[in-house]
Amino acid sequence: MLGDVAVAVHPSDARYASLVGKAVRLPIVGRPVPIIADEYPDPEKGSGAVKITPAHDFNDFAVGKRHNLPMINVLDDFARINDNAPPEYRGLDRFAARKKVVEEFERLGLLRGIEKTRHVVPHGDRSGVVVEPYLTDQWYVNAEILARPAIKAVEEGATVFAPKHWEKTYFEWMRNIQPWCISRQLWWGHRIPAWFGPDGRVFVEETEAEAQRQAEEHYGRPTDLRQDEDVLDTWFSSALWPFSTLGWPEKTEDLARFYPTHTLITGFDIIFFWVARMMMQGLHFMGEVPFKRVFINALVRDASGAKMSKSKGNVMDPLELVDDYGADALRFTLTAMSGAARDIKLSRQRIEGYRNFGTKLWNATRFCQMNGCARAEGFDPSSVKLALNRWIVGETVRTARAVTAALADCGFDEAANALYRFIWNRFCDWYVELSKPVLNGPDEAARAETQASAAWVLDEILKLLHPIMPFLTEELWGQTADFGAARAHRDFLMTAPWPELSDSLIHSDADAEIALIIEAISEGRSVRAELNVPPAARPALLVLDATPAQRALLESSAPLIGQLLRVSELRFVDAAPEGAIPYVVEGVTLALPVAEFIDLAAERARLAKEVAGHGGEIEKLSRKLGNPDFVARAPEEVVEENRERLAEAEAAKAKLEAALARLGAVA
RNA sequence: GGACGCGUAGCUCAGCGGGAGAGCACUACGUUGACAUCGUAGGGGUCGCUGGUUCGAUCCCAGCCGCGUCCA
Repeated sequence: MLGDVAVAVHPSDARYASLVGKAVRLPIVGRPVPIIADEYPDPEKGSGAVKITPAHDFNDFAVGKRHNLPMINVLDDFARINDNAPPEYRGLDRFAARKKVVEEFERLGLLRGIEKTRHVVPHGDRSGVVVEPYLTDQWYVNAEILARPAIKAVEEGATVFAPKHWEKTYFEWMRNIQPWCISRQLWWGHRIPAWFGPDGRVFVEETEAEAQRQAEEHYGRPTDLRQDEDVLDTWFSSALWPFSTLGWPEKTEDLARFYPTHTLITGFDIIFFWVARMMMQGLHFMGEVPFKRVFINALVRDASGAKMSKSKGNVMDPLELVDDYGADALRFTLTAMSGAARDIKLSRQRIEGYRNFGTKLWNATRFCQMNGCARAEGFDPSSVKLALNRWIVGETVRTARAVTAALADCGFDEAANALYRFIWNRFCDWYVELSKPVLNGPDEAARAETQASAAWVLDEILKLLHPIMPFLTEELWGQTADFGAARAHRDFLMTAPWPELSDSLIHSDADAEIALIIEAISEGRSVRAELNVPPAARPALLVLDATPAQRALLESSAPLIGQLLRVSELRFVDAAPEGAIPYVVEGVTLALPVAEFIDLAAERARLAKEVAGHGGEIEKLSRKLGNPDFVARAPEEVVEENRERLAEAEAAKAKLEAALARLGAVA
């Protein structure tokens, strides 16, 4: 009320049209104020006429600007009424003043009534106190001009965001940028480099000496200047970070060498505050982007998805987690969960799982040590002969490539997952298991090759995993330092060269051979489990139908399959005896003669289920291949792949149906 | 109000045009001298809904519903 300067009505409001242009007298203050027409008032609300206080309301300020109204500030820095108000109000706190205004209205007979309404008022986020907008002089940066090159730099790829979709957030803000208020009334910070002369004239210079010089020139004599007491917005100062830390404004060697920097790692919540400002200032002061890539990492939340905060008490203290699970487990968890999604829901269960992963690798290393898997002098991974070793060397190469590519691309989660799968599901589950018969077997050359291969793979694993689990890998590197031939790199693993392995180490024939062995064992186990064949039973494994190459492979892998599938021997036969349970993998028909152990009904159910499974796939594939449009328009290799799958499914189904029929006959 | 993002197994998430995946949880069984912080096997999903594009959609497009975050 005390700072009002106009009454506004909507231009279309017929009730007041005749009053526009006239003036009313402001009660208490006595000031005549104009009645103006503006789009801002809502004719539906209240009387449809609204008083305008440009100095204390954002909307009213805009109205005031449009109509060139005076802006009367009636508050001081402590939200007390100042000297612009009538004397009896001066010095009163805002709340007391409001009460007094109401009382005065009542006394004057102007109060029509008091209504309770709900409205939104801003509160200080620390004090909780209602914030009163009021007019002050502040320093602004014309951010729009600074934003232009910063937008262009990202559009043209001089700086890229990872994940890329954050560029949208950046553009959204930069293209709608507002003038940036850079002055703050705080104690700490860079002081604004503006000096005032006795007549209020301002001198903005880089240094006080320069300001003095300019003032002397202006006034014609040395003059006392007063520096503005405000400091720069924290983010204004922070935006200088990429180059001020390198010695700017001096032209230092560091600055020349390290600017522009490579990758900035930060959180999405400060893309606006920090990243955008660094871009603007970097381009302005240095003429080049401050960094070539911005990696935005996810925000850690609690297991239920809430942002961790001390006041909510849902903070998981990293030091406590480290105590419980180890730093590597926590680090691996955060890495594995740092995908393109914007937050990480951290749970103890997850960390526990990756702690177990570390333990697994520890035990696998122990296994290697116990089985003489020492590094061999001059070992060459391209020279290995056993399919098992050729296969694991190839898998190591593939993993190294995947991890290297993922890291280069900030795909840290992909790198972690690739390592997890390789180390646990390939190396531990299969390589170590398949190597046991060789390591305990009579063939000395095969054993030596396998020992050397395992040692080589383990060293590569330690190098690849080191960035994500530095402590565990460094420890294992140290523990195996003297085991066998000396390493080319004898120092800390941390300083070891990153693996660079040739694709020529990948052998698809070895891959296919090991795939057959793995499938034969897995499927065989499945048969045993589903039919409740006792674990101690050691039937033979019958091979009914295989190419000569498959036959040779199975023959040479007999000890290995025997141990892992717990069969007594491999026997190549032309026809399965009655009651033998068949299964088909990679086109090979195998059978387990376990009639004495099994429940015929269970076996029939198992076979029927398998047959139905194949039947479903056959139907789907036939329908697809029966569609002339598919055959005509889909890429040749896709059509071919579908044909092969159909043929395989049909063959497998026929074999299993035959077995089912035989079983029916037995019963 | 504007912008961005997310809805896939009980839970947490990956996949993002041609065969629905992982970890945890769950069920059963544990025998093999690395590992019970483990092993083997298994159950569990009209990939939010409705349309469109396509020979083909969990994947691309539009709309809707639900949820989240940032900015006003």
